[in-house]
Amino acid sequence: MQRNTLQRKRVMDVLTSLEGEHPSAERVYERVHTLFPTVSKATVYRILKDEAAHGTILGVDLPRDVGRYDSRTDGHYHIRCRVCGRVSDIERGDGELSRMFVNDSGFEIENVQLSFTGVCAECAKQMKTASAPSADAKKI
Amino acid sequence: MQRNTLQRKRVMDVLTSLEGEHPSAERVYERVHTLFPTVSKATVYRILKDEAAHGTILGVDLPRDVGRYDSRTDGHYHIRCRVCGRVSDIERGDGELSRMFVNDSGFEIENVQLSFTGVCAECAKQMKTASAPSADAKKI
DNA sequence: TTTCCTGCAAACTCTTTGCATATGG
DNA sequence: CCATATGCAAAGAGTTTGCAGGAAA
Repeated sequence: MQRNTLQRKRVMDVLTSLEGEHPSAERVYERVHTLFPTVSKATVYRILKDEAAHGTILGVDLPRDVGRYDSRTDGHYHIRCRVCGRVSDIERGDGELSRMFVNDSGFEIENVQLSFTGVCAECAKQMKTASAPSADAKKI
Repeated sequence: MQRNTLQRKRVMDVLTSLEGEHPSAERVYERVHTLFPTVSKATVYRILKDEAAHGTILGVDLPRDVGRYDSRTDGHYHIRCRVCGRVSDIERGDGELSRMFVNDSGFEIENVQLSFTGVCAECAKQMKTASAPSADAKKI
């Protein structure tokens, strides 16, 4: 069983405080390290990976993007704006997709990742008014 | 306009010959390089990326996996076995998913990635008969 | 006490890039 | 010609790992 260390608590607390932001491990590390400078990057990576493996948090893997984590573990999907990089939630019932697609494939489904990429309403608007695109598609 | 080089033709030919395998850039490079040892890795990566950007081939991004490419460009999705690593096709009508999920999100959808991870029938069977799992989840 | 965790830095994987040279249109 | 593509090697991002010391149970 995993141990109840101070580092683990801090990482989990920061992840919870960032609910809805879908932070990368790097981003979680930044915040943890700002609050508690002794906590190392490797530890943050290890804890996040470990918790995701245990299902206590959700690992969010979007195409061509860094790994992200989400304190929400209920069934939902994600959408990312190519321009601003923000990741939003899409609500949907658990198991619905696997039932739709693969109920006769013989696979034992363990994980479903559905992600959309596009341009969000705000960025689309901004790209129309300003001539130059915001080009601010940073990893948050 | 992109130039009609020998390297480009070779890379595209190899990708076509590997249809259904969903090879990584590395895998394509291996084959190209075996057939034509002068072709460099950077060129293979560049050509594949370029063709995918032009939509002439499909870039396949599965969670926590290397980038893959597919000579099929019609609407379909993918499923990967966690054990053997093989990627299979799932057929589905174009645009169906975006219509289902995000028709009121305000997003302009540019890309949909849906992927399932699990254990394929063969591997599940093998894991039941043999006591030790095959542990052969190599990148093909 | 003993097993697991942490910090550090180095290693690793996959992919991209800078630059000099070569080549297609 | 000359803009674009190539080969090479080196850099880069993101993540993982080996190891020695430290802390939970």
